[in-house]
Amino acid sequence: MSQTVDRALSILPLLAEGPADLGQVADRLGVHKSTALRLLRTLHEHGLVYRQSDQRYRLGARLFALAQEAMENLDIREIAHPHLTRLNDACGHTVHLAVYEEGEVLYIDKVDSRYPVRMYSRIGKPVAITVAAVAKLLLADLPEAERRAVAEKLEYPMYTPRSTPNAPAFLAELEKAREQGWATDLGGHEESINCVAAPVRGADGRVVAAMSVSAPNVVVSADELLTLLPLVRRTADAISGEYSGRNPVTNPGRDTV
Amino acid sequence: MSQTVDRALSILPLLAEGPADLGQVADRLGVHKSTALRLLRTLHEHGLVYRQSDQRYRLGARLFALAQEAMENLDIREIAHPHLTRLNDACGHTVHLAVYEEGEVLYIDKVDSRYPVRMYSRIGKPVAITVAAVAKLLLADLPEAERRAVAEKLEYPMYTPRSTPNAPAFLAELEKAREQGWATDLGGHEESINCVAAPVRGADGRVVAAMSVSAPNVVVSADELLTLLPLVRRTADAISGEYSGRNPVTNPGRDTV
DNA sequence: CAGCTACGTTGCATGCATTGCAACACTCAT
DNA sequence: ATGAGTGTTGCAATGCATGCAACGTAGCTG
Repeated sequence: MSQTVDRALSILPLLAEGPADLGQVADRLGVHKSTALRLLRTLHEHGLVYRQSDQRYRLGARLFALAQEAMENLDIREIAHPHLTRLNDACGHTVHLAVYEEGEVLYIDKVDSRYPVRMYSRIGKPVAITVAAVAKLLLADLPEAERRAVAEKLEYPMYTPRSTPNAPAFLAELEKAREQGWATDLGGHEESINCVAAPVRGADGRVVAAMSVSAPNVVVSADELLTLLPLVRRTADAISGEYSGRNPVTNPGRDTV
Repeated sequence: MSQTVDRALSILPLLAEGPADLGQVADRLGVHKSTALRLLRTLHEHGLVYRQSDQRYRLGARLFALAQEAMENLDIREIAHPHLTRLNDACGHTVHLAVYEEGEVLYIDKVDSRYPVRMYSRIGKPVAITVAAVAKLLLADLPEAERRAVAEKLEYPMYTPRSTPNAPAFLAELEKAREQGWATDLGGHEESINCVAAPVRGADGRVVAAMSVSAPNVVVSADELLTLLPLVRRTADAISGEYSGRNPVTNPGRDTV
């Protein structure tokens, strides 16, 4: 691995904590100021860091543009999107699509509820991994060893009394999700919000993404939400089919986007 | 500037276009495969690139997390947010907050409309810079030279017949925005959507952000939307006051390193 | 105002870290 | 099997990143 690049990249998470001046960056990197300066300059040229008016550095706009572009190029996202909107049309609730990647789960698409309710989730935002229904499905599919390793390393914040409290409980949740092929989050993240989720699988049967429908208690009860499960699973299966190329776009020229 | 870092960072926009394998990356960088490999490995260790199952590389999840974190640490965003939600409570329409940074304008906050309407905008997504009301305000405040330079370099896509067609027209728009201290977008981006925007200023009077209210014709006419202008300006001024204020709300637990 | 400190910046010599090469390991078609 | 296409590793040479020291500047403080 490259030392120079390694140092340069270490600056990014450092700046993510908040703006910092040259001295602070140099100190935390353990290098001479002049070295830090040149690294920062290079990052700046690529738009990854920005120098604000008080001369301190913070992360730059290009970072957002990159993340945005990358997300829109995910093929699973492209394939899934029309299915998600169709599901939203059918039930009216918020629909999410999420993927797992090296210890993190993040939303890569979202279709907003037609009801006037706000949900605190955002595309690109890391998911509350210990409680979210989609996270359970994604982690449940990992090989035993990795699954346990991840579960051990996680923290288990008690967002609500119904949040998953610790690693054993979480692993049990995963086991259940794996057996039944779907998962729920009943008020584990936000007291009044329930979710039901289903996995999207690739050609080899491995879970490549997960999707969920979320709705607050005030609109539908948890039981009512569960009646949507068959529909959610059908949608997920349709995406799986298309993604794994088995059902190459069955609707002739109807839903090209 | 550092050659190694420069090369490594050049990989990111390259991968933003889509996944690529080692050979492609090496070619486009103009370096030996082994060199590209080591750069990619370093990027991988930092989570910026991800190696998908077919061994090709694409941008990694950490990028999203970084962008997200950076956005949430913008102090202007933190200060503005409660004002934005209050404005949304008052009028019910979609509220945006945007900043300018080295040639790009991007949304850094959004409060969704209470009406069942979907708008195609997303936090972190670059703004349609030639037509958006917030973009006009942000660019209008640049020094003459830079303003013209930027205007010349832009492309002017005709999203609708009312889109800004070219640089001179755009510069005229900016001039107008600067004089009147507010701006509009009347169907310039999407046929049926109108926006009205006002600037947020720092202590030195320079524009640091801009906010807007957007609503589709089907809900309120352009004229009706304009009646909200005083409210929008008052909100923007309130944010300006707090942002440039001598006693900004004390940040708990923030110590200088 | 002088003098101080703290910070960002630049030129330069040293030597380490990066580079390209060539050989190896592997997968997949033919 | 055999070959062409990948990704990967050890190694030697030197290009390049590094730390140093000196300079420039801004902001305090006496």
